[in-house]
Amino acid sequence: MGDDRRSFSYYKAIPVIEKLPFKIESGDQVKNLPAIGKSLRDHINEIVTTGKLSKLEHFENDEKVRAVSLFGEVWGVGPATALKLYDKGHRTLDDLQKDDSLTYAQRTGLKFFDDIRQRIPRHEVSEMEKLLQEVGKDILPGVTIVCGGSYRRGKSSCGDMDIVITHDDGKRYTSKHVKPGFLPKFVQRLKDINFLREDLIFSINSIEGTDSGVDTYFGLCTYPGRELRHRIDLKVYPRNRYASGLLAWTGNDVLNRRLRILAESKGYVLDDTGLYLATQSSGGKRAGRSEAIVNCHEEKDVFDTLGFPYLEPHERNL
DNA sequence: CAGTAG
DNA sequence: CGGCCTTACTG
DNA sequence: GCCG
Repeated sequence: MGDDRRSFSYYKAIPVIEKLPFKIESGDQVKNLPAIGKSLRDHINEIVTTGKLSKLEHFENDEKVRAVSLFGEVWGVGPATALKLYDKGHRTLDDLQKDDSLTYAQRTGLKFFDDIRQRIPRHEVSEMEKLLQEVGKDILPGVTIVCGGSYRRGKSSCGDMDIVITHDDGKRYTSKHVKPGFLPKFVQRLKDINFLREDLIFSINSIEGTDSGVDTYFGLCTYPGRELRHRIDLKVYPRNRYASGLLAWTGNDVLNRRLRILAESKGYVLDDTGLYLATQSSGGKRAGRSEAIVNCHEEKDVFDTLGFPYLEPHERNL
């Protein structure tokens, strides 16, 4: 437990196995597959021959594993905190509610645990996106508001909403050059109409900020007329960083990682704030980034610069 | 600083 | 053996 | 955990 590197290896092996056109009858059949090494092959062999995995038996019946993984599903609670809560003697979500060591965000995540876990039908996301666009353009005409994430990738239901925002007038709506900033107004307006309900994280870098370029809001919202809470993220990018922001928040994770690794191999650094030319950092292991970001106005520019065939959003479900 | 999230 | 997306906030 |  608590070894996410290792669990990630299992995670990577899953789609590899799922995509096999045949049923595995022997460990030899997975011998040369990527992401599957000796250890996983041994496990597969055991499952094939005995029908089960002895190692797993303990896990499923282990109260600790069950409690800690449950706690870890609460927003804001990671492996370390989950383990601490268990060691305090907590076993159920009800136990956690009595614990006063939880942060406000964690308490909120706990309070709406069942709500947040509900998936949102695509057409409802679509309506909420429209609502956000209406409210947004009322504050700032010409603002661009797009719902990314699995919604943009065409999924029929979404776990949350990733809203990516920019404005195309040459100014930098997330930098110190803007007095009040768009996001605080937007959030306030959305609270006024009872769309945004609880805050999780609200970070404004814009006032005198580090000019990191991105204002972010994480919180809970409701579909108009309902009380069911959904997770929503709002991110505001300057126009020159919008393409990389939209790309990153559309995902999926596998594509993001693939693009970032590709970027590095070609002498770039890619993240949600832009595509940069890597600099030769003298001391550090990792390549630094140049100030100059490669000019990517649209997502396609990022793909093109990296020499990666362009994928439409619905093709990014890797 | 560790922990957590995206 | 060491790397395995990076960056920024909360407490 | 897998990979080089």
